[in-house]
Amino acid sequence: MDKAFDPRTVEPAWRARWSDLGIGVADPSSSRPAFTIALPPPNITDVLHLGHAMGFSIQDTLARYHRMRGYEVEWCPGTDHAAIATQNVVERQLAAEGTTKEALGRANFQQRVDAWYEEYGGRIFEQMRRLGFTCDWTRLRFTLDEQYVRAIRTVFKNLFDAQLIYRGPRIVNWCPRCLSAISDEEIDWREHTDTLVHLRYPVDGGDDIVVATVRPETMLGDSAVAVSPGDQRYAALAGRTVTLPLTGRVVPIIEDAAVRPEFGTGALKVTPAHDPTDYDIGQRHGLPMITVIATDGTMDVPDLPQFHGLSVDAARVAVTEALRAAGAVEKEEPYVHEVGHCDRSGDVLEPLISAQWWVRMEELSEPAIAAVRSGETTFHPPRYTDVYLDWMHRIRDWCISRQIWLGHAIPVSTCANGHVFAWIEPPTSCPVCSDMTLTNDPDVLDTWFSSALWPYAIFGWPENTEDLERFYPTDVCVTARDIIFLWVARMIFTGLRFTGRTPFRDVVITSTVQAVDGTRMSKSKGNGVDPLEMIDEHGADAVRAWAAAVGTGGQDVRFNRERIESYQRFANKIWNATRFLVTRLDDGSGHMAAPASAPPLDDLRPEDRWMLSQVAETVAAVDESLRAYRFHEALERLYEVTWHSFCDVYVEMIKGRLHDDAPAVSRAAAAHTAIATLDTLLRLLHPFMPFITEECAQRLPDPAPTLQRRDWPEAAATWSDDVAGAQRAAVDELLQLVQRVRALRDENGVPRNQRHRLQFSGGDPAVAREDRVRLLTALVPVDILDGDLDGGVTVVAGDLEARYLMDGGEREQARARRRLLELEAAIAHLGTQLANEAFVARARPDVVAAARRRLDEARRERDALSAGEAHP
RNA sequence: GGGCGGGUAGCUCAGCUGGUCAGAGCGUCUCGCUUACACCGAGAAGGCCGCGGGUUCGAUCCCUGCCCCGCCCA
Repeated sequence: MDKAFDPRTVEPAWRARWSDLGIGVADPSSSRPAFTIALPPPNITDVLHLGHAMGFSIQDTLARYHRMRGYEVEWCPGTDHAAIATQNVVERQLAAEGTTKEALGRANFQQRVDAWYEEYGGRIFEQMRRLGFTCDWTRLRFTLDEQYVRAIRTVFKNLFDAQLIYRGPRIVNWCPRCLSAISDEEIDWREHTDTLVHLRYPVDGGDDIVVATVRPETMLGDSAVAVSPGDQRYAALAGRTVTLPLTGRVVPIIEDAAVRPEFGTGALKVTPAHDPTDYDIGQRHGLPMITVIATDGTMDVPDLPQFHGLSVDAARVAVTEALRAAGAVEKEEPYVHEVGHCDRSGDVLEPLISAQWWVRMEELSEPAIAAVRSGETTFHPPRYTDVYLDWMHRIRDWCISRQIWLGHAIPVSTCANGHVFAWIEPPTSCPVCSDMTLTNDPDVLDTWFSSALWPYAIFGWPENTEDLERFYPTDVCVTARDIIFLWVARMIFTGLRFTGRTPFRDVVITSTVQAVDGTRMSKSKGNGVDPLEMIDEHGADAVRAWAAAVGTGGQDVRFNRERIESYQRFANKIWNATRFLVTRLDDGSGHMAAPASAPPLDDLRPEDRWMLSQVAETVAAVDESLRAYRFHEALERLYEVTWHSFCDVYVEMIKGRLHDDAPAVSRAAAAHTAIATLDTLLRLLHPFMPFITEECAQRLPDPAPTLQRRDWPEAAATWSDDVAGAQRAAVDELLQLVQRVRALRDENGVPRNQRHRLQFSGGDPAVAREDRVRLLTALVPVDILDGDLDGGVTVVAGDLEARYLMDGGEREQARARRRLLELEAAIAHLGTQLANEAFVARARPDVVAAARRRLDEARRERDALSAGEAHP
């Protein structure tokens, strides 16, 4: 084995082997229980970013873990056609060529889109392979697949026929660049500094009323002025009318609870056709909807030619100027507020009235609320439950139509006789009157409408396929919190309606990765981090371990490379521990030779029991953490026990026993223990760091072709029996002594090559004196002297008392005095606590007992140290 | 405006059903190339656990008010 682990030489071979062995391919006919994850379909135009790397790493960790636990794992990958995003990138390409999609025509445009999919589709999957992901590539899905389209139409027709889908004019967020409606969830809110203009409107019959607005151009479409009910300032005006400047329109002054009396002047101009709040007010009061802005974002006011055709921005200036000239502008002040932008094109959205297709949500949301309330689907971390429920309770009808070219056509046609019907297969005649002159709806579906069916449509629904039967519902949905509404919620309610089951048992929300400066990573800011670069530089295992370490908890995390580096070092550590054991136990073929048979328990030395006891504990702890999706907890534990307990302590302790000329019984016991420990740790680590663990496991005796074919570890009962427990405690006591002696030595600058002498007495009886001597000398270079304690510096650990004999003697004494001060402080503190009757009476008995014990120990150590001082 | 999350060692974070809980990694300092590993080992320094009240025998952990930061919703 090379001196250092080199991911670049190791990773490709393992990727090939997993693929050759068909590790990711699920067999529906197997008798194993199923474990299913539907990969959140990445946008096909995308490349791998850190968020993907994190979420997908966690999914692969779950997949590998469950395979080892004996599940038939189906982790189904696929992509989303991302209609708006794809249309935008292709349109940008066309713009660069000096043309437009309109010039090209629909057919040619579609060709360009197909070419784009061909060229860039699946790029992200190639990148995913670099991380060693074991998705089931044989079941790769795409939302434009024929079968998938059928599922979408089936859902649409069902909802349409049940009158849960309807078409109607409502106010929507309109993108004047995309020329499409945009959902509430796709708005990018940005802070703007605008001008709040106060407008004075004359009230008929004398008086006037002042309204405040940041959008004065919309006053051309005002159809009322509203005040808060009971607002004393305006009580006398309510019910009267106002004559608007510029248009001369006469509109009423109404009262509506939506008006915030403390905002602006407390009087609100109402433009129902161009503001969502005003729209609601207009609905309540039966106000006319006066459209003054066209879908392209220009003013649509033919009666006022001076404004007609102006852009909204230009109109804002012109209208304000005209109002000023008319003496209607009371005052203007700067105003900071949030303005909605299209998150694809970046343009400012125009709320306007438009006929769209809607999904009626009330009936659908009820079971979706119940499913989460009852725990049928559980969020991790649990606080996202409330985020989901809040949104579900306040849910509004879902706008599912988009006025773009790309995507699934709305499967609705109208015949010459006006019959409107939904279909699954494109119709040739009207099902009502058999008329054959059909008009198809020109709109396409919101991409999220298709994603909402993902967990069951990928398995062939609405056909009752073997896969669907076997792998649905899925077990876990691992995703980012910003699509809880866009995606997770919608999968839940469609899943419940169309399959009768909630589509997943658990939802794991991953962290959001921020740039090093704590802001959002974005291409435009150039503060993004390329996961492939991280893989190249630190290895796929390091990137994956980083993802597991920071990815759960649902909290934001700042990217920091040091964290990835630490796992790169960890991989190297594992590599070298393996390398060491191979060189000492080589069977002649580069593998470790195992003892012919497992040694009898009595042959194991205290350090062996100490190590195995910790391994047993780790198996249980890792399992518990993983079941609760606490990946960071599992990984930290493995890191700690592997690096510190196994490498730093255990391997150091047994080096002498592994020599060729060491006693055979002892050597076999050490070899057995070291191999069992390494083998177990490698299997536990494998779901997190598959490459390094596979590579090292190949050096174990009689290796399997892949750890994916090994069982998940279980601890032997003997690893944690009473003897093991007692010996572990005794060895821990010894390690405490070692630590103190080392500190003494280093603080006094004792050279490594200068051996010192140590006397000791006492110590936990679970370990024999000869073992204690052996372990002490293995860990710290000292000669153990027999005989009574005499002279030197006193060191105490539990029942162990030692004298460290060294030259000099000044600083040692200083250290002992410092320790004495600490002890005195502890004794004083514990003494007061125990003297407090309230504490003794009310604290839990075990807490009081622990305090007594610590007081005893502190006193004993103090006494020993004080006595030791008398023997310089 | 409402809601959620966060403010713990120089940095990035863990810990929080209240009682060795004051921790890890990186960084810093001091030693050490002891034949697994310098992508290493040993040791050390460093923190009124955001601030003020309250509950309690006892609070980083619970309640409350306030101050910052991020996100979501309106």
